[in-house]
Amino acid sequence: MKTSTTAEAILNATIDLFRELGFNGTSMRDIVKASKTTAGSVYHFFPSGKDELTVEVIKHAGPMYQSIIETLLDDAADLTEGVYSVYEQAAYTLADTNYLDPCPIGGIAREVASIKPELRFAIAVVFSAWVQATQERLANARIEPEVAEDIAVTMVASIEGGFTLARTHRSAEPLLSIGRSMQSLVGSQLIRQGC
Amino acid sequence: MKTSTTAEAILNATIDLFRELGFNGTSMRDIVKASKTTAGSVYHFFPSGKDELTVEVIKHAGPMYQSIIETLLDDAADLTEGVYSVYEQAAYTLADTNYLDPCPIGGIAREVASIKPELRFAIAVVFSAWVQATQERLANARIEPEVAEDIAVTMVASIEGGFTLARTHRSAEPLLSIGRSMQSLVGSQLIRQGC
DNA sequence: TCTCCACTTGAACGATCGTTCTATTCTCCA
DNA sequence: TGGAGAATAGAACGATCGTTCAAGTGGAGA
Repeated sequence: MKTSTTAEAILNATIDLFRELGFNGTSMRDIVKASKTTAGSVYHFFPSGKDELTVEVIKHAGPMYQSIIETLLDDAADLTEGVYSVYEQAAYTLADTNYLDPCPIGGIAREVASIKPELRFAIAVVFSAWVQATQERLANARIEPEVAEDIAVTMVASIEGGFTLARTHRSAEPLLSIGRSMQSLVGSQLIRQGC
Repeated sequence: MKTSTTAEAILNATIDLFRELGFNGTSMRDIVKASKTTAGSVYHFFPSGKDELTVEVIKHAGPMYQSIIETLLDDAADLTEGVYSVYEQAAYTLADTNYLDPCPIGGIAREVASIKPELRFAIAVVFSAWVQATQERLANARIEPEVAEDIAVTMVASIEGGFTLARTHRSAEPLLSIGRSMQSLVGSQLIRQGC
């Protein structure tokens, strides 16, 4: 499967713009300009227009962030350190990009959840996959499955909400605060299990 | 201080529309129509236009949600039940409104943080007040101040992120999951303090 | 060499955006 | 009762929105 360089440029430019300006705040002309293509090319590769392009953005960015989370959790010395490192990594990335949102998906979710079902469905798939990947790793560390799922949902939500706070304050501190809390929460469940 | 009924109608209509469609997804014509006024009246009460109106929305909605959180935390039998009740209340409100976002502020924050500093500042004030109100109540229950602040930040972030998940899945479950996790986290800190 | 089609180009379409404007009506105190 | 300012009304402005379209370009197979 050969993927066009032009289509990739459009996709990547759109991701960057959505992170900064959101779905409704990004125009097709912005995308054309940032990807250094033309309107015709964008509609050649994404014939149904902005919504189709956005679905592809979600399908492209979702697994990308998931693999980052998985790697951080799997490579850490222990699970609680892995949990903290997720927030730490998010905080560093945010600060490095002048508080550009590292993840465009949560923003799209809030903007279009009410009126664009096909985008909402695509995002639901991504969120579910993130939760499941996290839940599996918590359960593998012998946290009860139901508790692990609650914590996994809490992690995904607090990452998304943490971006909102960190961007608003232009500070990495909120994400690090959340990282400490979540590390403590996971730690307390591991101890409970150990008794 | 007498507040015009028209200005209040505009404000309330704008809050409702922002909750459903976000900042960029809501047009001034939508606001005119929903508030049953005219463009002239909107610009009479908010001469600087949409941005000024949005600042007033933030200043109006922020304390409203804060007082709900404060009441729920203060009226509960104990702190951990109060923490859970915050998420429970959010979940019920969300479900009752057909998964209309209970809070428009987080959405605005993500949409405009990069390009509208005065809106970002107004939201930062609101978020800080929420965190402080929550942190005080955790600290009053003898949780260490630094830990209390981490947890307070985590609560605000997970509420905002929880709305995103719940709206996307059209389900109250994510908020209840997060409520259980946060109740457990606060409980574990109270026990630690008790030893 | 010719043909064909994926791909590119950018002007143009109608709709809608935030905002402004002039005109009119209401309200309330001198 | 009359006058002034607050409030309402809605048409209109230029800009920009997502999208469409006709015209071209370029390279690979016959």
